[in-house]
Amino acid sequence: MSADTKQPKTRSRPTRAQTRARLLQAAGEVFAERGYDRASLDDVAAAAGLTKGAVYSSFSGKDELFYALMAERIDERLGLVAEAVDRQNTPEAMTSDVGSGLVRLISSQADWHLLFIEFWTRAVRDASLRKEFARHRRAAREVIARFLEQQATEAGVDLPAPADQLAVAVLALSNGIAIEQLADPDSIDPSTFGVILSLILH
Amino acid sequence: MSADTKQPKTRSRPTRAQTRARLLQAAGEVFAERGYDRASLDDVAAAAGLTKGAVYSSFSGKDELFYALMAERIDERLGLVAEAVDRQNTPEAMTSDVGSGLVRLISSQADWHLLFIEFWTRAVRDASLRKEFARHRRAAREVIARFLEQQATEAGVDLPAPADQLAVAVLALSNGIAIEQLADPDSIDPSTFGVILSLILH
DNA sequence: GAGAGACGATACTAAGCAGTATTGAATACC
DNA sequence: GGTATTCAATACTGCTTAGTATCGTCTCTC
Repeated sequence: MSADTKQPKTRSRPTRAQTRARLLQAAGEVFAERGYDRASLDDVAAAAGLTKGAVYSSFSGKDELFYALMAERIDERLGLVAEAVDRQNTPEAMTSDVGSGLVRLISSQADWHLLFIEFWTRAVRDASLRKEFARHRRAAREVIARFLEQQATEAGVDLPAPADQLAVAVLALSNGIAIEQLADPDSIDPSTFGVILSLILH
Repeated sequence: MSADTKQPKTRSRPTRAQTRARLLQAAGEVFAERGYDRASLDDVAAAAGLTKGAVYSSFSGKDELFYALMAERIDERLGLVAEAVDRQNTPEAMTSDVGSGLVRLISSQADWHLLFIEFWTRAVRDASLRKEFARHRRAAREVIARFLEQQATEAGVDLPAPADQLAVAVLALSNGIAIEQLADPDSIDPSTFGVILSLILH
């Protein structure tokens, strides 16, 4: 993946991958700001410093651009969670740390949640998209469920409910709190998520 | 409000209030099915058996129609919750009953959650709408928080966390579970909500 | 360095839709 | 009972925007 792509000394035109990446990033910003339906491809292209021609050269249309963006971001985030989980070895203090950490994550990544919810609304209304969405969700649940089981085993205690159910509750709480927080930042104390998590998990 | 509106023996035309109500109901269906941006006023009017002229005769435009719909539904729901809370006098079995009851409510009122989330996405992006939204949310939190406090006092126990925080968690969980459930019904066991609630509240 | 093909800019098309203007009919008022 | 007014249907306007067609230019291969 390194030596067989020849580089001319100086390129006056970006590579295909670069253009694609710029479009995806611009799409993330513009879709989050305006909402998918109200954002035009001209807007997205302009935000990337390009034109609609570039969009149709890299993607089959508006939908595919959005789906590609979401697929990328969802994978990224699942990776982040899996990583964080691997690193996490404090069995007790975990919950509140994770909780307040997530609260910070939520407010610093407001865009993500807007995009995610927008994607969800489309998935709910489109059977094949919903299937894809459910697949990702299942993967996320499993990462969390296994983590919980592992922590419980190490601590020598039983989980207060099936790991699956706890995992889905953690995900639900995360989205639910993001919703409240984005609507009214004052409604969520930074410790809330952690407090609730520790109630659920201990 | 009753005697001073004269009724002709037989009306060939519905009253203003009736057409308004039909439009609101149709808007609820069509917006939920297609999403706000993709639903046209012609669609809504047709679903009500009317035309766009009726819409503009009763509302100033598409936005006002949507906001009127949401204001109505939000009030309805707050009333329902307040009522349910007043009736509820079983201090222990409450949580699982309320939980599974809410799960049933969620799946039977999928439309409501789609509309609500759509309204939320608009509120997040519009300052004045967000303020309104936050006001409703605060009212809901207070109903729940007072209920929790009352239950705790009657049972002679302390709440495991400030009532405000517990209340916002209940709301968050409700939305979060609705999201998971609408995306993948299998992910949510009917008992999940109740189980988690009892973990949080005991 | 010449020909071929990839990329993306520009110009255009067609469709959808919010909102307006106008008209016809039902009801209220005198 | 006749006139004014309210209400909603119809017809129309203007604008936005996804998607397409075309054309110029950069880069890769030989």
